[in-house]
Amino acid sequence: MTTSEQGWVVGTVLDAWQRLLRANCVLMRTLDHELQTEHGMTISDYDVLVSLREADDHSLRMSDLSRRTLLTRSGMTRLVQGLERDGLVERRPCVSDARVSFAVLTPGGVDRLDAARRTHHAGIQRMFAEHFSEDEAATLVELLGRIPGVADGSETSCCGGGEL
Amino acid sequence: MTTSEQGWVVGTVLDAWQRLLRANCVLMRTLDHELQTEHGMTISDYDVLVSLREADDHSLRMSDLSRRTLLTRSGMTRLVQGLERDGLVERRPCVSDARVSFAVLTPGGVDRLDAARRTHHAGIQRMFAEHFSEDEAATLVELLGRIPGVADGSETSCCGGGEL
DNA sequence: GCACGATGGTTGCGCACGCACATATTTCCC
DNA sequence: GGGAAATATGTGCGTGCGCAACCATCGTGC
Repeated sequence: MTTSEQGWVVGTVLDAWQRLLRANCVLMRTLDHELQTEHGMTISDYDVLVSLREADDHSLRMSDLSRRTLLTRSGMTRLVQGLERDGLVERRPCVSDARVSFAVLTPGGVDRLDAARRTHHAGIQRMFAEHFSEDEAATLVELLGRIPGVADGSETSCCGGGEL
Repeated sequence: MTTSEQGWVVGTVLDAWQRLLRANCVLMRTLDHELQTEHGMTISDYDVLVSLREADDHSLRMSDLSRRTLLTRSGMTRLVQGLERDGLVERRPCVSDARVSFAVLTPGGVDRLDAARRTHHAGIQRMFAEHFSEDEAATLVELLGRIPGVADGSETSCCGGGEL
């Protein structure tokens, strides 16, 4: 029973929802703060750099970037402007489609990412990873994946997908 | 094995971390949007009103409010200013300690909360609750509770706790 | 070839909110 | 009792970011 007769979500499920919010809040705030003070970088910045690193040629279109991360297209425009100003990425036009614009990781960006990676992974380890076994992590992946728009990662689902 | 030899967090645990961020993002964005358009209220507003409703006399000190929710004290000041302007809460000084200030839910606030509750619980139901059994929700509660600062709810832990 | 919708990207605007600091009050301790 | 330290709250400031609107470009059907 996850809802009462009146249609309220009650009990354990509501607790789970609240813990999810709280977990995200404390994790984001802590890790973002670490990354900020030690590398002058936000989690969103980091996320974008990682996405680029994983991509072919360290290069992605703006839209694809926003789909892979938690930002809308407009947010991505401004975030990438910042990264470009700091020399971590470069912009490059697309030869086959004059609308699209690529963001591509610079060598300097790779270095900065590697440096940030150390502290950020230490943070994830301390705040998150070390509290779960492999099986428990798999359980989390499976359960969280049921939420609409979470598992169907790069598709038209949620955050960056449509600017709704 | 949750980390490689170099100390990177790898594999399933990293997936779990990313899904947690994504889940929170899509849930917050969707539900906040619903609450916003149908009741002109954000999730933070809602959260504060619920906290007050659960409290004795529908009344809490500002600090306690921020501890129970995901906001810092300064954020709470401004949020409550908004709720006061809309007539959902009243401010009341404390007779025994002139520093503290109570926020207390008005009858109108109760009504607005009840109305918002309907749509919000419908949203939680659709986006979250209906995808989990009672046991699965309990698993989520237990696992998420291991993250430092999540389970020790109202204590000096995370978000509202200290303004660090 | 051209109008029309779809798509990629950017910008104006506004808001929520954290941080650092300031202020008022209380508590503690000598 | 008086001054230091702790506590409760509020304020100035900056920033991140979503939304709506806009412009440029591409594809499609005629």
